Amino acid sequence: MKYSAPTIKDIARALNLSTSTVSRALRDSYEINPATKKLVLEYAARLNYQPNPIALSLRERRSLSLGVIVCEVANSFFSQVINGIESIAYEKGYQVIISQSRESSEKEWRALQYLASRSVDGLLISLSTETTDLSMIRQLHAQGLPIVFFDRVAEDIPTHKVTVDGFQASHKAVMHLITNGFRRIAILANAAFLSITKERLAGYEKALLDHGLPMRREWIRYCDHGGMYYDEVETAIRSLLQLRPRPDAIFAASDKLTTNALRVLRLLQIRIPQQMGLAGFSNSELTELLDPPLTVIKQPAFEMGRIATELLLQLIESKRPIKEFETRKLQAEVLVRASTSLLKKKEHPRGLPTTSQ
Amino acid sequence: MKYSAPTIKDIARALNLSTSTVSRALRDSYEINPATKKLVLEYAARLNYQPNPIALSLRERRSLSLGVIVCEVANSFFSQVINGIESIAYEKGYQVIISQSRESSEKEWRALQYLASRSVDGLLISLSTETTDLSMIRQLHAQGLPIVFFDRVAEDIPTHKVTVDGFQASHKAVMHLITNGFRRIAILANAAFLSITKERLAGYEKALLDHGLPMRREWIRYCDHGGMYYDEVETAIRSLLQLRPRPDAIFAASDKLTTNALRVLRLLQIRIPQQMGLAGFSNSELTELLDPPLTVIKQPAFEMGRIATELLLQLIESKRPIKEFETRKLQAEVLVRASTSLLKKKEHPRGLPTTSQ
DNA sequence: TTGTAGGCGTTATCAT
DNA sequence: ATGATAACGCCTACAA
Repeated sequence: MKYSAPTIKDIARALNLSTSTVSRALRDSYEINPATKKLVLEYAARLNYQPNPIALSLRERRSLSLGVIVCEVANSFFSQVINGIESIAYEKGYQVIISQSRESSEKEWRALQYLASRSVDGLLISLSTETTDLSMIRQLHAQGLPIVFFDRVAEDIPTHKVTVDGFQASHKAVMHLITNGFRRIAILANAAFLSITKERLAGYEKALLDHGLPMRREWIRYCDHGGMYYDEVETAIRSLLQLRPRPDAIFAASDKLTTNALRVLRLLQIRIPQQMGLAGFSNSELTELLDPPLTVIKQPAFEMGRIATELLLQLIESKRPIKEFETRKLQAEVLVRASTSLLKKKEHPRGLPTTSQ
Repeated sequence: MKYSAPTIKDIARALNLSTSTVSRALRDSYEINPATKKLVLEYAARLNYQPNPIALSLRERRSLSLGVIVCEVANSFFSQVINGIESIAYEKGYQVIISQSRESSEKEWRALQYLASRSVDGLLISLSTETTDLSMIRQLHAQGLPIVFFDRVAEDIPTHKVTVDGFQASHKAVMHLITNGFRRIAILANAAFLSITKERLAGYEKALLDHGLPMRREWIRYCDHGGMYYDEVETAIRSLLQLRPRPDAIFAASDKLTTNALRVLRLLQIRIPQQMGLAGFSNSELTELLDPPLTVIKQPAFEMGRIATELLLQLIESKRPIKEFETRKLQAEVLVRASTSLLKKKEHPRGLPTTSQ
């Protein structure tokens, strides 16, 4: 059955006024008779009248809402970014509309389709791993829809971008692995063409190079869904375990890869870190409570959301077209824990493991 | 700067046609000359014309979108529910708009405000712990906005509800604790007035009763934010530890309470399960990888999302007002792991712990 | 086969 | 101080 909220027209009819008078009264216009105003306001309150945001959007050509597209909200990194986004949006009176692509370019496409055409005033997006065809985004951007990329950016679309310095972060983490005695370090990477994959891979390679360690092609495994499916991680790790010499550590280059790598290693009863060191990107709150506590790269996700949103609002609210775009690179931190500590201890202590850095 | 998508008017002007002809051509009406139709379609394609969903909504008085309000997306239970919701919505061509209340009735209110007034066709909501004033929801419901409650329901609003049988689940979990040798079982509960809190508490009490165990008021601790803030959990647990006799197990009655309880116990260096057993609700994928692996009640979250959405669409698409409402109660499963096993073992095995039922 | 007009809810502009 | 009208983008009943 149809739901129908009260409108200005209803009020006007009931009070025997014109819609314009009602409208002005509701907006507290100075040119309305105080008595009329009072009448209207009271009646509106009784009806719990709310202006219809759809009609407003149609008229004002804006919706005071921002679209966000991420692959999954069930991912600590993204949910923290979203909290950052909402914190700014909330301050500025914008509603945030979240859509998931679930790493499918088809779903991403549908979400874009829906959010575009002015149903949102701007867009924050981290690309799905599957996305190779940027034509739709490119077109929306060309039509003037303000877009800010974060995390997984489209390098050649000229707009603001917010990323984490994946090169530095990976470099630091892999250096840590090496100085802790690991020598044959494999990397589990996201889809190959993603900007973040390239960066993180480069940081990994640089660290090996810095220490004069060999770099082997077969130590690099790509997971095209970024570890969203357990199976792709298991396959990758099983194949790494076949290698001779066998890698002695795994560096996982994104959130789900890291936790799923732990799951696989536990399932295969591989002792961490004795038989295999493990470190990787993760923003999960639980990594220090895992067995073993995981050495992770933690990205400033909340901050990233805030900055991206500030840049987006700047784009939206600017009077003139903006031609100069920034690419902000944030620094991640490495939290060192037991999963990369080769010191011989039968058991890691039962209390909360110290996290350095 | 302003973004402006092409409209029917643009096409009409360019092709020297009326807007109605263009409109009909686009909708492939039989009464349009094939030649004209072709012309219009081609031009529209070139412009990447998309009908303005706002204008459509205004006209059709529906938006093909569903609103979802949860306290937090960064909560495995809710993110799984959302995936269930989206799976159905996607099939039926509805967009899902997610908003977070972050356990604040003020934010919940704003989200409701925004989503209502016909910007969504229906609403799926799990109440924030803070919400005591239901007047706004009640009014929207009275005005005819289709609403389905899930998880945290408003008992006295007559509409469909989907919940988990918290009584059974708690009862089963606490029975498990008792048969495993725990005797002084404390409970960490969500805000006291929530329906789910009452149910879960009742299941806990029944289990104690069944075994003739004492039930003590001081073994019940409420956390008004459902464990969203670490501090409230720490305070609660510290106070439990003061008690004499001290509880020998903690049963945590919701997601964040469970993982934060683990965090607190680890910080305080309390050995689990030797010094304190721990079990609780959690839908996190990581609980079996924690140290120790956690005994949890896992709710059928995805299923819950699917069912709630089916019921909502039924409400939305029904021609006549619906007077009969269902309350679906789903069963949760208990996954038994090391955190409640008092068998003396120096160390739980390093492989993946077996999980039964 | 195509065009005109009216309406969805709102507000700005121009009367009165 | 209040009202009539037009416009935002779309669709459709009715007219031509």
